[in-house]
Amino acid sequence: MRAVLAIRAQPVEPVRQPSEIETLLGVGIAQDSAAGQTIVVEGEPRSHGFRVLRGAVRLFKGLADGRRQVIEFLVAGEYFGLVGAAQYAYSVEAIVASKLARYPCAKLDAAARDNPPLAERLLELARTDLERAHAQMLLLGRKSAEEKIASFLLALARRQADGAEPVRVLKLPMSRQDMADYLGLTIETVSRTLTRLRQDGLIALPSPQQIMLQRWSMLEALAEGAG
Amino acid sequence: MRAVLAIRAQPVEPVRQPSEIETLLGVGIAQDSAAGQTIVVEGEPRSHGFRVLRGAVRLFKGLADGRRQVIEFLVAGEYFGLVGAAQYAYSVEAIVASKLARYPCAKLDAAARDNPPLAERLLELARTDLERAHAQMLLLGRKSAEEKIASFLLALARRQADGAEPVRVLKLPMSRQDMADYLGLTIETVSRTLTRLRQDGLIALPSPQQIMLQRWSMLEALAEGAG
DNA sequence: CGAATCCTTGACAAGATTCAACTCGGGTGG
DNA sequence: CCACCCGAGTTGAATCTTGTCAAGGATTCG
Repeated sequence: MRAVLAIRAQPVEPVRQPSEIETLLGVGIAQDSAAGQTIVVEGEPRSHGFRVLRGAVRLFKGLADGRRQVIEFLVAGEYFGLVGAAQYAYSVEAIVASKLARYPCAKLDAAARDNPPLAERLLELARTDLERAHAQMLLLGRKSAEEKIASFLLALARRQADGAEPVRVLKLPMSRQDMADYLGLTIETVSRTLTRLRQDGLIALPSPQQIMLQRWSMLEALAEGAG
Repeated sequence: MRAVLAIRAQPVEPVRQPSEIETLLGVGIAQDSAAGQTIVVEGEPRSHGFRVLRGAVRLFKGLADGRRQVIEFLVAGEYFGLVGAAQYAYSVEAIVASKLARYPCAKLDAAARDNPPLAERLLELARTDLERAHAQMLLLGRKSAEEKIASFLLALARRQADGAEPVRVLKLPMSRQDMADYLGLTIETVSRTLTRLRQDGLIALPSPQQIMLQRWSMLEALAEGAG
């Protein structure tokens, strides 16, 4: 099992509205990253926290021989590295051309100390990250390939919905390799499983980066292990 | 793959020294739990945060058909449920007879608001939980059975060391089933893998609940994927 | 003792990986 | 302009790790 770098040129998404944290932190330092570009490296001193303004990034951890586990995908409006140890616990790369805002740690730490609402908001962010991580642990440790893919597609749809009605047609910013590294599978298994789901009529694949969810409830049953 | 309940009677460990959080929170409400007893249930309203005073507990999430993923094992001195959503995101059971301290959520939330040092400490706890979860995601998604077991044993040894020299003889409070559910394996694979590591001289198994780590550096190499 | 539970071991099956070939689409350069 | 190339994705066949099913050994506890 070898994991490789994936680079992709893709249309970018609109910048989202400012969040509570952004108003608390200020705008930060803008930074543009090309597709595939490294933003932070696991193990290096943690100098900044980040917000994704446009595009998408992947957080991942690596093993000595190149295997990698994608920890999370982040899209416009989401944060990473705001809280953490002295070193980054994961690497971050842009999936597509992206725009980021950067906040120096010193400033962050000071702001969190002086500004209880910010500290509270940071704790809330950490909490949702933690809950996502726990759900992903269940996926990685106990779900079959089919269940993993179904769970992933539903989670993506719900997240893109962002409160509103979940979308039916997903746009995937990430490559098959990224998906595989996120789900603890190989690229071939991802591909085969998508094909099987298509044959069974649960999804349609207008193009490799587009997925239509056609049988929502069956996907849900699969994802929760009732398949 | 079916996961079952594991109950175990075992000697308990000494109560640890009070932590910073305990002084900030007060002593809480004491609660005793017998081995195997349920302490909180995934999905139920989150009424309390907890500290383990004595014994050991397992946090886990379940799938509809009974498969389970152990999220974390906690021993004396550690906390769970201090921060979280309105419902518990996981179930908690005592592994051995245990003593807990309980803090009502309302009290917790109020204290965190009024008491910045406590809020800071909670954030720090969430951060270490998050980093452990990320490391476990790498393990679950990308490591072989042998690598998983090696990683687990080393992590346990380092944690029991608690700053000091890592211990050479581990005492396992949890069953093989718990280990399997933590590592995303079956009980048979755990057993077989331990046997193989013993045959290779990396560990010794004086009894099923005791493991001697005999070749630390080889275990480390295995755990990091350089095997 | 005997029953129950946990752990270990064996034989076999299955799901996922590996290795390899092939398709598709986009970009490049002759 | 079009042939070519390259990377991403898909598909196939063989292999392998891990899971499943089954049986036997060990330990504990009544």
